[in-house]
Amino acid sequence: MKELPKELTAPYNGAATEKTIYDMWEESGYFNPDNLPHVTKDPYTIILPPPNVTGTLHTGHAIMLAIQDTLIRYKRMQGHKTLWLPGTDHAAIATQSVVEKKIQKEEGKTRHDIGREELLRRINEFALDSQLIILSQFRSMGASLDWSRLAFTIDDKRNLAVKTMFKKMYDDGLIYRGSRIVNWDPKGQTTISDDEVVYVEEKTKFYYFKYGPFVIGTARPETKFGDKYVVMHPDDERYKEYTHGQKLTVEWINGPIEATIIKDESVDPEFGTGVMTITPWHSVVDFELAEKYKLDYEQIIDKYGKLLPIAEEFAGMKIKDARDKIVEKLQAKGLVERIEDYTHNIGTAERTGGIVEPQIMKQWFIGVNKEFEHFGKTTTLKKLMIDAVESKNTTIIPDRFEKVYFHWVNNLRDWCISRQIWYGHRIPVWYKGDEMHIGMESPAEDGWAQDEDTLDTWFSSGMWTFSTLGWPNDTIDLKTFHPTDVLETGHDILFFWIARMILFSTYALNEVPFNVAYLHGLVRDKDGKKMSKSIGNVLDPRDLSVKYGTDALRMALMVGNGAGNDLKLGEDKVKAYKLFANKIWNATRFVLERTLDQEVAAQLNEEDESVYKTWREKHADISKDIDEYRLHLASEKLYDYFWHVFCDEIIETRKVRIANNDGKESAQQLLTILLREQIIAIHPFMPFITEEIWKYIKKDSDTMLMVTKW
RNA sequence: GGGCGAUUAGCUCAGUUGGUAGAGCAGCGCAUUUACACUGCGAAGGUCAGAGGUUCGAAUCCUCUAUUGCCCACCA
Repeated sequence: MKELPKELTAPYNGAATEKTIYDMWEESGYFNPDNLPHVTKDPYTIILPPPNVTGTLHTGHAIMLAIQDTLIRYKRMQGHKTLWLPGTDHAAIATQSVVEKKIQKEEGKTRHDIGREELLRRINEFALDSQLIILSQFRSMGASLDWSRLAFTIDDKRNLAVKTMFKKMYDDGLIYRGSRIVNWDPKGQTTISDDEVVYVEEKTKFYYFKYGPFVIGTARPETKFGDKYVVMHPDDERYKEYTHGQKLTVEWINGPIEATIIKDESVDPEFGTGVMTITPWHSVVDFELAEKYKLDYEQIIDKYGKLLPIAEEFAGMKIKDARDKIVEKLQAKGLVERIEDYTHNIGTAERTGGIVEPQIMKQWFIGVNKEFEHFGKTTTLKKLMIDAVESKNTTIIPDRFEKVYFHWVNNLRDWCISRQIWYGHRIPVWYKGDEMHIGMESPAEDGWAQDEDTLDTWFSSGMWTFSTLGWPNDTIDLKTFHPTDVLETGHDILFFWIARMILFSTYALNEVPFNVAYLHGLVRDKDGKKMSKSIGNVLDPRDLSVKYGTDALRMALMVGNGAGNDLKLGEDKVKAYKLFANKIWNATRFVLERTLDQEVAAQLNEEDESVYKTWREKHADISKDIDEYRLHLASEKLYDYFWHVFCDEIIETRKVRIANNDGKESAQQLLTILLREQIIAIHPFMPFITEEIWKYIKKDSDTMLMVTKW
């Protein structure tokens, strides 16, 4: 008679076994789809959303890894040629500012003191070191990523892809350089895209000034120096005596100016006095009006947020300081009608917190409404983005986000892609006098200078599904694994990233980047608050995983976490799944103990056969849940069946039969099969403990659990 | 201003196509030479936010209201 393995008599200790098991998986080579034994089904691909190199593992990453690893392990066990490709993101502005701050603190120098080349060298060094930390943390979550294909958004291969894309889009007339209004961040000294602007509420004053016969309202007196257009609604009865294009002289801040009347429907007669003056250089709405009527533009505020010479006595002053002084002057001239309290939203830069100042600047743009020839059809990038989702070639889960997506795409304006920071893919354009060269490298002759700017970080991340697979080269990986199956990420980057990936992939490859975009909810603390360092309610997944085991943490993140809904996570929940791990361990020991004398596989009797059938039905149900991305249900059902059906009912009743020798062989066989099949089924969710148990229950002919047939 | 969610037991949430309301945690009672006190069994706890409608039948579908959260736009 066999004996119970010694290891099983001790309680399960996750922290002690996880590292050994992960090493065993990694050494097996099975993370790489090219090494998988018994591939019987189609390729299955997930490209990991690349974390910022500067980051450390947080609960958001932990959720993403848990969900994706579960899907990947499930498909791998089913016999798919399964690829999960890892990488990291250079996160241009974020990374550069981390390193700049470090240099400032340690050496008291700015980026201009040490120069472009040296700064980039230091950032690279920092990025490579930092990347190792987060990657090792990803391993500790049990992530079965193919490390042999590791990519970085700014390595040489990705740089080739970026340059190739830029040139291709330029040649198609989709990328252009132009003077347009952009979001300028005076603090970060760079442009940012519309999506990087976050609005915060500000309490301020709203001023009513006399402007000739009119009273105009403004919250920004400091921009008003050059205002020579006064706009009102064409149907506004109060101003019917004035006609479009009429000119009149008005007394203004620095003396009289000639004002022109513009009648336009965009003016809301209900707001303020129904009359406004416009500043096209520093307002998006005003800029659009100026474009429409071909008006003059004049810059009032410089890159540093200071007033220009047009402000005369106020020139050189900062906006904040100038505002009150300007109002004083107007007051002295008797031009202030009244001042009210006012609450409105102001745009700030997501990364630096600087107050965004719209400016007209010469920048590079991607034209989303420009028609071009695309695989034999005339289309626009916007249409491609709509079609991909409308045709269901890409499905967004949960589907309510599809509406949000359409709304966003329909209102999309040209995307400003140039950034005035140093860390990033440098724009592949060279200038010599009036000549311009777009290509992979500088022309051979002397005198060509490359564009100083870099590309928006989302330009390179937008190409992530195929740049990681070797594009623009015609690689086997690209043919095999693209379009990818699932893109799994938080719903907070639907626009930033998902939309851009659809844009680039449909444009360059004429295929969607992924068949399914699965959006998980964001993690909140047990009271529903956002986790943040300043509130001090952050749960560190690394602590939880050491304390309760990675399997427990993964289950806690999975159960009850339906697509698109935020997940509240408290430590108790993780603890509950540690108990589950313990339950699995004990049940295994017990089943092994009671089946030590089992020689051969016995036939199940009628009663046991029907119990087994219920399990098979449950199993099919769970498979369907996973196939349809209801991982929160699948995980809960596995938990419930194992604990409350298998342990509480089946084991309890069969142990009596085994003791009494009443249908003993059938009972033993039932326990053996159910344990085995459940360990297999639970593996994608709790990979460590199941792989460990597998060592003691597997047959001699079995391979390791991660490649055992589901 | 526009859009999208959420509201179910004390707490956290499930509830896949409409068919007698579920779990975990907490609390209560009972059991114990026990695979597991990191256990088991049991009881208790809910007019499924409110009102109206569709239906043989509604937590589920429709309309309105309330509370709450998020996203988008941004108005000088």
